[in-house]
Amino acid sequence: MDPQHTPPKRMLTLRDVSEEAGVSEMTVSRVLRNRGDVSDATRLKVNEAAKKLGYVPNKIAGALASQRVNLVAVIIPSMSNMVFPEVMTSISEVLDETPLQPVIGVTNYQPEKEEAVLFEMLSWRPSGVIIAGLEHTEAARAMMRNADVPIVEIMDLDGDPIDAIVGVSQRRAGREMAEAIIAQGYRKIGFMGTNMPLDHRARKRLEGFTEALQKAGIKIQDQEFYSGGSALVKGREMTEAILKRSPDLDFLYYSNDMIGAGGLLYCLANGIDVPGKVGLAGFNGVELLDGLPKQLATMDAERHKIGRIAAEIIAARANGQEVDLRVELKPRLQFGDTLKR
Amino acid sequence: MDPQHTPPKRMLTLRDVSEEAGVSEMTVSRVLRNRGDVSDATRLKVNEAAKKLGYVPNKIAGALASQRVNLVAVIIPSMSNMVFPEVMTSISEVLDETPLQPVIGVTNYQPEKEEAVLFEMLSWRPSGVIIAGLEHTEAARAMMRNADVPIVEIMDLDGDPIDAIVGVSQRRAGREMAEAIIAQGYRKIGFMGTNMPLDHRARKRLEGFTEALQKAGIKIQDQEFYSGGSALVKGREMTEAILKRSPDLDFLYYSNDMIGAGGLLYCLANGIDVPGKVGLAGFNGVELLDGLPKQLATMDAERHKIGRIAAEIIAARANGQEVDLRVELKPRLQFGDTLKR
DNA sequence: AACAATGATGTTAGCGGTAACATATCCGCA
DNA sequence: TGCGGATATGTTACCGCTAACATCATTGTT
Repeated sequence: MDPQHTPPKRMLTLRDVSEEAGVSEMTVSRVLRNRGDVSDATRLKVNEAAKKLGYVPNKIAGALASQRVNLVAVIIPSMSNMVFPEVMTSISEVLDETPLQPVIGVTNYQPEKEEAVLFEMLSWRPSGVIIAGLEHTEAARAMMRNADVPIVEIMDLDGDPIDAIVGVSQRRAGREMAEAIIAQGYRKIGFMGTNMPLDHRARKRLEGFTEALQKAGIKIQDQEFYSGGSALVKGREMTEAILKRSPDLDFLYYSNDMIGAGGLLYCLANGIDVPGKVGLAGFNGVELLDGLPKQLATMDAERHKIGRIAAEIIAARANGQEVDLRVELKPRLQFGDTLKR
Repeated sequence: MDPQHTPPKRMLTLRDVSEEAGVSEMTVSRVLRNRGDVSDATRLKVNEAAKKLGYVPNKIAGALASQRVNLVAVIIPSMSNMVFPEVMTSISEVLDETPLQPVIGVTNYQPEKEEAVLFEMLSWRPSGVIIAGLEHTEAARAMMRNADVPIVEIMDLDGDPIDAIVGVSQRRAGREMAEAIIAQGYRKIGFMGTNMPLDHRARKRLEGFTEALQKAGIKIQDQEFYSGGSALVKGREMTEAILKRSPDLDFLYYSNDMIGAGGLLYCLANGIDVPGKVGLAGFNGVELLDGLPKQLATMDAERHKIGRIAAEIIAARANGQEVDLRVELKPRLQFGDTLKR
């Protein structure tokens, strides 16, 4: 019997179970959801019947009737950047303790894709939305405002939230890094990052960074941008290129830890004194870094806390509780071994 | 106006749009789904009305009425191991070209959790299921058999599939690695891996590996297991431990590339000649490796191909097309710089 | 001019559950 | 013995949409 040809067997319904158990559909529904009073005897009968038939409830019908959906839409730009799977992991951990369930949508950093994904998700009437960033199309913002469910914008903090917001001020992160670098006496600073204009968080970090340098009368001396490919390799290559071109640089700021790690490996392999000759710093606190020969200076993006708190906000609101609508996390600079102090 | 107190405004329905546009609900439904004949004039009217009101269709009701759901359940053990986000990325890429949408569930390698997640997902009546591995609880297998939707089990190939299967024979991967190692003259072999008994793929690789060694009359001389923590760090630590304990080892086989990379970094930092004194090999082909000073010998897990093909199978079947129910991918050993040849 | 074929729209009856209300059934206690 | 109040179960009316069929113009054909 070829499974590809199996005639579409009718799915089991409450009615099937109710007939098998000899009770009404409503009673079956009650048993299966643990709602209302049902005698132990019928409960048992029903559970047996359901198991025997292999009944799987139809949440679609249930959701339509009850006007309740236990899904939480989580919208992230990418799965390739470990930051987002890590946020997801924390969200899952929290929601696992509740009846809620995350549903992930990926936007590839494209606003139109984000709008489409959001529309798709909202059309399933989720109990909440967790979405990365504060920059959305006007239509997307309108949808979220009208959706009448809790919305939590995460990661970033610089901008106007629609509803709740949990994150790190990216500008501030950039600024603090710049201040620390200046304080340690570095003056000839190079920057490396992606050339993704739509990665607003990276952009804001750079803005904060530049701004703080400016206040000290310093400006970035040289920079390199990349797109695609292995970040570690790119970091290595860009570092080589920038140091060849501007050998007098005494500090390299990377927009993320992965390219920073590549740069670090390059320096180590080429006997460049870090942090004596050049200092290095990245952003994120990826777990990977712990395994490197030297600890890269970085600043945690707090993604686990962010995921956890965002999920808690949704869960609390789903229970009608009130919560803080703005949670600012303030990661501390970790000097590691690549930034003098 | 506190958004937490907004009275639950009634959601817009087709009826609202139909009244706004002055046509029947059915016509609105037709326009919004691009089905059936509708005159350009009404089409325009309806679209304008929908946009003006900010109407978001209710897929729950739609799905219930049409008995069609454009969701594909994807069930993976973890988001922390980059392998799975990468598979997800490929799946998304393929499904983006179709009306289908992936929905992710995470099991944390726990069979009971997998069963629960599967139940939850099937209760939304998805158009297909993509699930990692071949080992499931009996109840989970029964659910999938009864679900009457295409099921694709991915990653692994050693076992009985429920329906379709796409993957790499993990036993064979382990065996081929062992054969290559033996062929290059290595004899005193150490192994490092997780002690997760439920990571069946790692287990099978080790089985294949051991078996091939046995055929050559060799057995693993020493081994180390870890759990939790940064894989890179663990790889470093385990390598140090195993080499101190068994200094005569001439080859180290790691159950994944991340710990392998840690081991490689340890060897490099300690001036251990690789692959002269000891050879190293891992498994997976994580992108990260490209950035290391030396290329670790490895074998690609083909996760991008796997994701792509699995998604294509679901998409094809959703269109009633028939497809291969068994796709075996045969990754080739990449010698890199850590395995003599 | 009569009529089939076609195109454009409307009407009706569910899809499979659940909320809300109605109806037994049983018990203790005055 | 009868009655109020739990406790246990059933009945009814939707939830918001779409399949299937019905209706009504419009057009070309002979």
